[in-house]
Amino acid sequence: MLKSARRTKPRNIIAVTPCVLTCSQDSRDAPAGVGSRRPITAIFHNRISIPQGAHVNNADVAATLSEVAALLDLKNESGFKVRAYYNAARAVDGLAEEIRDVAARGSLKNIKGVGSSTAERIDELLQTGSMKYLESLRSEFPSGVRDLLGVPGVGPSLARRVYQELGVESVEQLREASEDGRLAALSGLGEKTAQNVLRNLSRANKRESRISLGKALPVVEELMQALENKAPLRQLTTAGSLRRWAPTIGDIDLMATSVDPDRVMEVFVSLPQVSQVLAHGSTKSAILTDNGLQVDLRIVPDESFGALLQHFTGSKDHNIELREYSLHRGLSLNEYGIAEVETGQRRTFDDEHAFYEALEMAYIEPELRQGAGEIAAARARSLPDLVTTRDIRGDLHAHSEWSDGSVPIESMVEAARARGYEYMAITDHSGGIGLAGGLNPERLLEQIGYIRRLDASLEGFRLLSGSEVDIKRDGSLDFPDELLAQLDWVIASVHSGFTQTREQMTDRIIRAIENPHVDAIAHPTGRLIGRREPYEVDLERVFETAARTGTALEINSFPDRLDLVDTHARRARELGVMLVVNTDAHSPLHLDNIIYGIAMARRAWVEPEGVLNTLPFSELRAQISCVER
DNA sequence: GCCGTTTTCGGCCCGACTGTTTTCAGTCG
Ligand SMILES: Nc1nc2c(ncn2[C@H]2C[C@H](O)[C@@H](COP(=O)(O)OP(=O)(O)OP(=O)(O)O)O2)c(=O)[nH]1
Ligand SMILES: [Mg+2]
Ligand SMILES: [Mg+2]
Ligand SMILES: [Zn+2]
Repeated sequence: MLKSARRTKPRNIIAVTPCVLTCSQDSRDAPAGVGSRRPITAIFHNRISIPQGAHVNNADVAATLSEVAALLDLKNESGFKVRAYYNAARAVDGLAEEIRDVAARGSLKNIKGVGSSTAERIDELLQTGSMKYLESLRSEFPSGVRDLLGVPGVGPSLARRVYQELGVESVEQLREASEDGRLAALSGLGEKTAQNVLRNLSRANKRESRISLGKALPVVEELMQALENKAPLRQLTTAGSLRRWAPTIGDIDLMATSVDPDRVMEVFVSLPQVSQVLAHGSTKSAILTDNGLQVDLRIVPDESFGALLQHFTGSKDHNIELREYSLHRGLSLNEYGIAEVETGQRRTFDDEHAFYEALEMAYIEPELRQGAGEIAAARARSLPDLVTTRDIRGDLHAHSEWSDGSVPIESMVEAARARGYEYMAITDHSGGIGLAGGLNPERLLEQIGYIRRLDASLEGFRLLSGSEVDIKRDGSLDFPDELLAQLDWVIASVHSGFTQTREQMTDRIIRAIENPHVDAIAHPTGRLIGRREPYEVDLERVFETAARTGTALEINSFPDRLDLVDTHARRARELGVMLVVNTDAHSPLHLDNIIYGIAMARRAWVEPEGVLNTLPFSELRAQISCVER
């Protein structure tokens, strides 16, 4: 019998629930989050230059297109053309496949947002390592001028004017011009604009201003609680990337209804954690917290709550696609409701489901709203039946104090049972990598015996003896096959040598996958959000091998891993790979992180059938050949 | 520059807030 440990979700969100994210969840119980990819904006500030003969990856191409867009914008080119380049950049950035593989097939134009012109330029970039069009645009502006766009509040118009009229060629010179009054003296500008620029300089060109969902949540919770205590709210909930369960979020988006919106806004901008008020209106305000996070708050009348939920949850791509589609059918959408263009007749929506229904499509879960085919699927009523945390029957990646976990195996078992799981695998580290407390073969044998005895004593729960065995640089494993053969469950993962070449790393992981004792690969790309880029690896080959050998690939639920990320997990499923959603728990509390892993799976369109640990134990056993008891 | 369940040309989401504006442009979400 299976019972989820998740809290039920509140219907009308009057009080802030203990788990902020339950608020952001819809009828389904599960949550979800934007790809492992580096945010484009963070990249293009660093003038990218690709070394001769180096591998041009998707992020490089996206950054190049994004820089082209920025320079066209500076040049005052058509906004539509600018948007087209930004769109192409985002499309490439969100691609699950390697762009060079796509190019090799001649399929660049099949990418939505990439046409023949951009396709040619991408081809050129891939083949020569540079793009003449970009080079020529660059030659029109000193490189520092583009950096001006990275100052909040400075757009293409202001950047162009200070460059052309004041000769400002860098952020530093912009500061000087703002301080000495030259900027304020420009026609149509004034002292307030100069002061605003000066205030915003410290936030200019932040390398990595996005934070992981896990880091944001405590702040969100605190803010919602504070608002809830002090302001006359009727409804309060999260929106934006938070509600879509994006792996990283750029800001905190909150929305509310109230009998007294002005009062709520007053309270909001006066909260003790506010370090700067960015905007203060009656339906929309924005602040900066003392730890540098931006928080947006929107308020609409109750009757428009559903429409605002739709609008403010985004994503931007999803909204634009939905609005363009609707417009073709004579309907204009905004955050208050739906209007018939012909008659001007408006209809408000207090319910988000009704909003999508009015557009004659199925309700789209927030995790799917990425502009990645969900609208077409909703129209065709063919959206996936997404996996939820309720479907998860066990955790197959967990540590104990035998290696670097913090508690005895028994405590992990207790926590897993408390969640309603019917099985768990203890997968302590192998010892060869000098990891704190990694097990040597003798210790592992000892642990296997210990786990067998413990397992035999458990009613209605199966404890599997496993290992997280290190994949060495040559692709061999840290334990001999005879030892691995005694385990119920083996996951293999990379913990060192991250800088190997792409070919080496790919061969290394593929060799591990082909070992018949290996059941799954943990955190397959090794990225740590905000700290370490994924290692170079040909995932397409990894996926093909995993599918062929029946080896599962993990979605690791740790908030700073989330690896595989959504786009990759989706691609893996397309190629027939079985996924396993694990927490990699090092303590009982970590088991709760499953919500993040499930979120990633949902963002990847994954159904329960695609996740190994949704299987009841009887079926799981058949797949992984573990011992009878 | 991209794109096509009435289109291969003529459209391209829509609104809030700010500042300096006498009627709106710029920036952002
Ligand atoms: N229709 C429309 N909606 C937008 C636009 N920009 C933003 N939105 C909506 C959808 C977004 O999810 C929501 C919040 O905006 P944000 O800039 O905070 O984006 P989001 O939260 O999705 O990502 P983030 O993690 O904050 O970068 O507002 C836009 O240009 N058009
Ligand atoms: Mg946001
Ligand atoms: Mg926002
Ligand atoms: Zn682990």
